[in-house]
Amino acid sequence: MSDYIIKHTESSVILENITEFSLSQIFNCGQCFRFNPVGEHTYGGVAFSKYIEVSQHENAVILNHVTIDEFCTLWCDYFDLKTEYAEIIKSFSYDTYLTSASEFSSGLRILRQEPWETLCSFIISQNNNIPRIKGIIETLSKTYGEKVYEKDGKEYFSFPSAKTLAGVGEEAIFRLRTGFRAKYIFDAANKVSSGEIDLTQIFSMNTNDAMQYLQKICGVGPKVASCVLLFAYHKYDAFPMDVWVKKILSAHYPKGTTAEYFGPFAGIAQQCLFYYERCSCGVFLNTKKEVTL
DNA sequence: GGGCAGGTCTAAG
DNA sequence: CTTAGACCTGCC
Repeated sequence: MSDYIIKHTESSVILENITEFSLSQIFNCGQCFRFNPVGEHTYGGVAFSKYIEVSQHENAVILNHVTIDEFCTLWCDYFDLKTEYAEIIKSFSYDTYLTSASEFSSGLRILRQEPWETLCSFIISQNNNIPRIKGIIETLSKTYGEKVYEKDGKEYFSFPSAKTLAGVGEEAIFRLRTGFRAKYIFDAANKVSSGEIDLTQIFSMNTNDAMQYLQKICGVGPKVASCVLLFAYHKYDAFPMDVWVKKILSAHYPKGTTAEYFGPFAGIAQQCLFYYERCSCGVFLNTKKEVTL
């Protein structure tokens, strides 16, 4: 992995000989709600207020609308390209079920997403389904974000800042069909924009302290907090305990198995187990798009 | 049409 | 400390 080849033009970066990288796994494992298929083997979306398109053909990945400088300072980390996933997967060999899951999910990478957007997204995710989660995030961005790109009449928007959402008020957030989550989003926006919660500080906190800290926000419990820590801060030991993982644990592991059992990369193990389980249930095969692939 | 969705809050024991 | 219910909404 470390010896992939980087080439570039003025506005695109090409990565050759890349391994442990699958766009469909990365964007369909449920960590990210902002990228959608825009063509054959291509996903487009907005992150860090920039629109990019990413295509993959076997071991070659092309990032469009990306300069080599932006790749080095942002997208390389966004796609977690400095981490040796092959080594991590190898470290799971003590567990046969996890080995199967991680080999099946070997193209999965934990994206390094924006803390504020990730926090909001997973507040929205509670007691909700993926199509609606995506819809709400899209509406929030369209209504209160800024237009960052336009193509074929389709407009793309950044995710609104905490300050913006605090400013528009709970009622306005509720009107976007966010339901009972409106007051949670508003509380998060207030605490973050006022500095009561400093999202930057979390980078230097340990996972336990960060879990407690994030849960000061109304509507943030252990599941949402651990998703934020894993998907925005790369705290790989954060272990989101959702209904699927509970199901997996009760079906394949002894009673009382905890996150600690999975070690320092428990979060990555969780994603592999989650993806493996959901694929075997056919959850990701339900859309017409996926069936044709 | 009713149940359900990648949780969390609140009110009770 | 643990455990039910309720919760907005939209899509299967």
